[in-house]
Amino acid sequence: MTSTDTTTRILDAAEERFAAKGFDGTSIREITRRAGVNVAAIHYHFGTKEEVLRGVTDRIVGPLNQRRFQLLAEAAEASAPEPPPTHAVLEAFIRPDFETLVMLRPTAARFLGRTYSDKTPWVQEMAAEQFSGAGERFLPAFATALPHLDVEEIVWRLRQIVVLLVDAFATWPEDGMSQSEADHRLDQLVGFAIPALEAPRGVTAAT
Amino acid sequence: MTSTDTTTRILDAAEERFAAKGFDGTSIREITRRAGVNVAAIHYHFGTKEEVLRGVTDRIVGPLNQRRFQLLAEAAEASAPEPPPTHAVLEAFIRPDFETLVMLRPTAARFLGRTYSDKTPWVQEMAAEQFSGAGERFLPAFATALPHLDVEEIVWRLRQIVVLLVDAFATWPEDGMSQSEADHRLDQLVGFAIPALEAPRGVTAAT
DNA sequence: GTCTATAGTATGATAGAC
DNA sequence: GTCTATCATACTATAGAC
Repeated sequence: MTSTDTTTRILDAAEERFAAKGFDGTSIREITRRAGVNVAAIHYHFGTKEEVLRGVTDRIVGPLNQRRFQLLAEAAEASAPEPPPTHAVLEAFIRPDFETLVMLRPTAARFLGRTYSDKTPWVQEMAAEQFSGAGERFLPAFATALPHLDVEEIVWRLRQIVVLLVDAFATWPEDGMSQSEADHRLDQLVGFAIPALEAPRGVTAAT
Repeated sequence: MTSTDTTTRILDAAEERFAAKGFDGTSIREITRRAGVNVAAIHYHFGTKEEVLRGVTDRIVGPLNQRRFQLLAEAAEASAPEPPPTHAVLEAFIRPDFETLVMLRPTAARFLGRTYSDKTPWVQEMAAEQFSGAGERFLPAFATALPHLDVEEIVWRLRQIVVLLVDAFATWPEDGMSQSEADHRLDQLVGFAIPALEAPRGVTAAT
């Protein structure tokens, strides 16, 4: 159990430091200092600084995506035999972040926001890998709800929404938010995103 | 003229490095190496690495905002005596980035995207300062075009659009884009943003 | 204005005792 | 599994000759 505790303490400290100063802005020594462990411990348990980032991310994203799939299934059930409408699919996609991260673990939200908006190629690839699972399950649902758009356009529009979601988390207040404030933010985001998602195809033909 | 050339070479090199690897990811020596100048030169001309970032940013943003104001005035003239509609105001805001940066200087676009999406507090403050001038001029125009929304909501929605604009630049292809591709992207963004901007006020009351 | 040289410090990573 | 000690390297910044 001692080893597991050290791993967890490193992950907790890294999550907080990466959330506050980003990957490049955080040194391994800052993490070990905060975790109360030795510099060598982090290399023993993770090998490199990059693996620490992966560790923190995996710990957060796994449960999140599971919850997304659950809500999507519930939405499909609720609207059966009709397919779920856009707003139901979008809420299934977005809500887990708000309920899981924002209410319970604002630091995890800030970490995700900062990490997913990191422009370093290997970080973006990691983020893309983790989103791809959710994307593959949600894309057909959106395609059904938005029959006037081709897949390429839907993918682009969903990406815009993910960008906004990520930005919201990256700028989330350090000390979290009240339930009513968070609800307002979710409504505000959904209210903004739905008409944008459902907008008719633009004038320009695809290239 | 020699001194000015050095300054310009430093700014050019810094713009490219910051665009490619961000502020934290770029070292002063990388910049000087690329500029073909000495390490000490950068301190002589700028003092600190932060001042170099400010220098690069100022050089880009100043002309951009001027062009924005010009287009806003033209839009007001074109629709007189009616105030300009949402899409005209939005285009005046967004178009300068596309025509000036994206077509002529893709590196500057990537730099702006990466810098404005940087989460370091003093960088965000710098970006906010530079946007505030444009914000103050455009906000009344948007408020007139969107009478069903209060100012707080308009500010929030405009911020979302800026976030998308910044992301588009941060992920802009290194070697630029053809005119028709860029036009498509602009139309796509405007087509997405207009219905989102014009959407009715959400259900939740403001907190 | 531009250079060399270097101060002073921090970094990621590892070797080896316990 | 955890420690100390340290390697090898990078960094920002400055002092001082030219």
